[in-house]
Amino acid sequence: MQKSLVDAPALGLRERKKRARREALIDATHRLVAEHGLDAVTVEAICEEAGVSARTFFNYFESKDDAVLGHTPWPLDSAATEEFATGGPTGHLLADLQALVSAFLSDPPMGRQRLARAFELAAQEPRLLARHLAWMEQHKGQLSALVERRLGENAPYSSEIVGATLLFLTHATFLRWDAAGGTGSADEHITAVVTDLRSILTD
Amino acid sequence: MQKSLVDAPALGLRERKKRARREALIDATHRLVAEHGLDAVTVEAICEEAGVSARTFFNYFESKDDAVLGHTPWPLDSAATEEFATGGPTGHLLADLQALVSAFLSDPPMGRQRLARAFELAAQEPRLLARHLAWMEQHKGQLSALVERRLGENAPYSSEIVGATLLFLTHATFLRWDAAGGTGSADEHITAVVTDLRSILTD
DNA sequence: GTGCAACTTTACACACACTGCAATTTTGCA
DNA sequence: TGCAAAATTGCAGTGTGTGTAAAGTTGCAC
Repeated sequence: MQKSLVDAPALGLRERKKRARREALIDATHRLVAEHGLDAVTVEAICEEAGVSARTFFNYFESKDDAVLGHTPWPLDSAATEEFATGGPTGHLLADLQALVSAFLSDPPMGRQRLARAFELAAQEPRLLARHLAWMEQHKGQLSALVERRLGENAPYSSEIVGATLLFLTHATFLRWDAAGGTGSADEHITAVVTDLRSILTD
Repeated sequence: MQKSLVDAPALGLRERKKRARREALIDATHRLVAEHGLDAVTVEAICEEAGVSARTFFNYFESKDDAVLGHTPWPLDSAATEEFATGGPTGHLLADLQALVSAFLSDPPMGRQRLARAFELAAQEPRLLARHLAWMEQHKGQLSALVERRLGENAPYSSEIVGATLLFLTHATFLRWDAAGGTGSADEHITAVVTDLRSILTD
């Protein structure tokens, strides 16, 4: 087998097995939580469903909640990220913030299918939404650094608040997308959110 | 003893003892966490410090983290809240949102001193910030309902997003206040946040 | 394919958070 | 003083999450 046929990453067996197991654990968690509710499902039950030892579960996820959300350490290294940091794609801050959020939401780290199920469950379990928010908050530092790179030293506003805004836009867009039953494009929703927000603030 | 002398709440002994114990628990938690870090402090240790049984601790707080943050079920029934819902104080949505946030931040449910210490600790322990965020998220529904009451049926934007914005403003103001070392008025900080945000969005 | 080094899974033991329950003590009030 | 409501407490139990060391897999060189 060739190392890299066309553009496939050509991951080794080890890496592929790891991903498969990770997804199997997420799927098992989704099945059980959808049926019985978050609190009624134990990690032990999930592991039985997935045919894995309980200790292994915690090699993949820090907590039960993380398994539902499929939270993975987020590298934040996509092409869109780089483009934003260097002033693209349009050079207009707001438009580029929108593009960044849209790019992230369109290319989730675990597939749309699983992401949709995760959000469906999160909508019913406040704790999960909170955990998701916390996860995003963890990355605020990275986002702020990104914004700082773009704006440079003489920024008109603090990179902190731009980073926080980025996070807020992502979250609000998520919520709107979910409220719409998971239909529509990310672009469409984020545009609507920005419009609303702007009109509230300039009212 | 008269029921209500002048304007004092005239709480019974029972209620006063309860508050004192609650504050004693918060203070004990702050002391220990400041010294040893959140994870190194057990509930048992906190209770020993406060001279209370471990079971009692959980009669006061849902979790260890809540004791640090002093989270109390938030009634959301202040005069400012009522005024906002009925269209006041200025009739201008944005200005009134600011007034509401400011009123909340100026009259914290546990005293500025303790609030400041709680935030100092939260800044060093990401988990606490996350929990705080989660707590705010829990109240988003109440806020949305409040906004709905004010805007009525023919609202120009969804009460959901106004509620989320309210939460975001509160959080961002908190952060800015903390970044300033806890100095300055709530009004001052929220105004700055709104100005930044507006300029980002209309850029 | 043999063998070795690196990585993964697993079992076991353990600390700790948190809950339900029933007994006990404290408080408010007549 | 006595009684009812409320608060505190001990205790037993469930479940999450971690450290550790042994056992099993995989990648790779020879």
